[in-house]
Amino acid sequence: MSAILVVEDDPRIQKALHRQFTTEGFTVHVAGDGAEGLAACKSLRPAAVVLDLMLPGMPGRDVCKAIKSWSPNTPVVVLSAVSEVADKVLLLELGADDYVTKPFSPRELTARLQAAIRRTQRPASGSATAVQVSFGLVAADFSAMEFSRDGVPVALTANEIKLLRYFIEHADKVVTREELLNDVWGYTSYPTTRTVDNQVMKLRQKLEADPARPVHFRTMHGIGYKFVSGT
Amino acid sequence: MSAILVVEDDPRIQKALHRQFTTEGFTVHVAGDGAEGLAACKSLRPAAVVLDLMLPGMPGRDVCKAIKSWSPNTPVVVLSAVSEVADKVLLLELGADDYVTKPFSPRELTARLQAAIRRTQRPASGSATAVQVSFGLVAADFSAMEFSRDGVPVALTANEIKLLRYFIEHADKVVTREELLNDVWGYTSYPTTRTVDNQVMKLRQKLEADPARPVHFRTMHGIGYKFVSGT
DNA sequence: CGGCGATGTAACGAGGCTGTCATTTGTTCT
DNA sequence: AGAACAAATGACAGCCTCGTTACATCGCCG
Repeated sequence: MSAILVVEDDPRIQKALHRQFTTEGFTVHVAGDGAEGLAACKSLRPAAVVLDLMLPGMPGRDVCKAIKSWSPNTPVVVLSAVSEVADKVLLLELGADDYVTKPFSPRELTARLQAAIRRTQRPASGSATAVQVSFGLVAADFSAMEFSRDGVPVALTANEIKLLRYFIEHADKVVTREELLNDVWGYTSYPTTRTVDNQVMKLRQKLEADPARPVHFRTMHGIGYKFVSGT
Repeated sequence: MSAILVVEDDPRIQKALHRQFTTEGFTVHVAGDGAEGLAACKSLRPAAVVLDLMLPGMPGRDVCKAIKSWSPNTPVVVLSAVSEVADKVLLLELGADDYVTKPFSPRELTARLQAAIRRTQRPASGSATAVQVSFGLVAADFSAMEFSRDGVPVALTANEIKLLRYFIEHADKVVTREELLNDVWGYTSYPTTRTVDNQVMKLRQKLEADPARPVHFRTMHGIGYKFVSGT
């Protein structure tokens, strides 16, 4: 099972996180400060790192940079107080994969951690989303964020792109609206299932040859949706 | 159906949560204080607990700890005012699975609750059904929700799929109509046993080579049905 | 062999689910 | 601050599904 490295100085949080992740099935290692964390990261090769920004000695941001420079593929989730992340850009500069502000729910931290692990493990396991995909008359380039149907350029919004990517990553498998809400919309916003229908409709109208008779974005009545790339 | 225990002293919130969860299909029990909540938790064995941190008498945090020490697998979602969880440590020490700050949206609470239930129940109940199954001329793929008989694709409805899955999970064993109604249809709806006959007939017509002479979905006269995968 | 209960089958209607549009809300850019 | 776009919500119609009912058939038992 995956190993998690927790870099945190507060013993109470250490204990709490240890219990939390252990019950989730992870192997947990704890480091009390930045130097110890770096050493543990190099020796343990954890599947992910949970890093508190407030650490004695070395600043958490330097720890994060060091980890990322040494093994860029190890996902790092940062714990921080609200005031510390007034600027989200800072975190991106650090190279952190995600961050959670206090107070946070255990579920949210675990979810973001697992999402981060999933993201970084995907390219390794080979099921990586190709940068360029084509199905039917549609050509998609997730690098340039350019999409076209039958050669005609189509503009997609951010949500539509995320939804399309999720569909492509789960091609030929049925996904429920709840799964879409959790994985595409995220666990912090809770729209209605109607919203999902609307976004799917938008994708159909923009990408399907005949939006009224969808070929790629199929409805599974009473279950959810399924994306099929077709021939 | 799942039962939810609400530990909350404010009658207005009691009423609101009761209505909210009832419409979501849960059975709701309400406790007014911590002691009552603990007792109800032990006797009712709810699928999840919604716990207010501000309670008369016993502090909510102690109630949470008690619940978690008594049955660690019961998910607990904490309701709290913002100021009460200024320190993230408290929440983690409590062992709560998630938290929602007041004022909260009913949808968000429900979503987090269901997520918590799903997460704790998944490993327990075990998705023992293989993703792909074949028997006789039939091939079933429960991931893509695609089914075929003799190579010809067959469209199954949501209920038919659930029924088929239940049959496969209980292969070579006799199941009564009452068992099917309880496990496939659930405790919230009370159809006639003839409904079961109809759905079984649908499965036979769609999957059996000769629906009039069923091989896989056999009738056990006066008892129920039995699914045999055949050779 | 005949009666009776249980089961197979088909048709109908209510209810739920989904597609779609219109409106409101939120966000970003100027 | 205002405009423009995206996203979310609500409303409504159409369709599909499921549950019920009625009738035909089958199987058990005397």
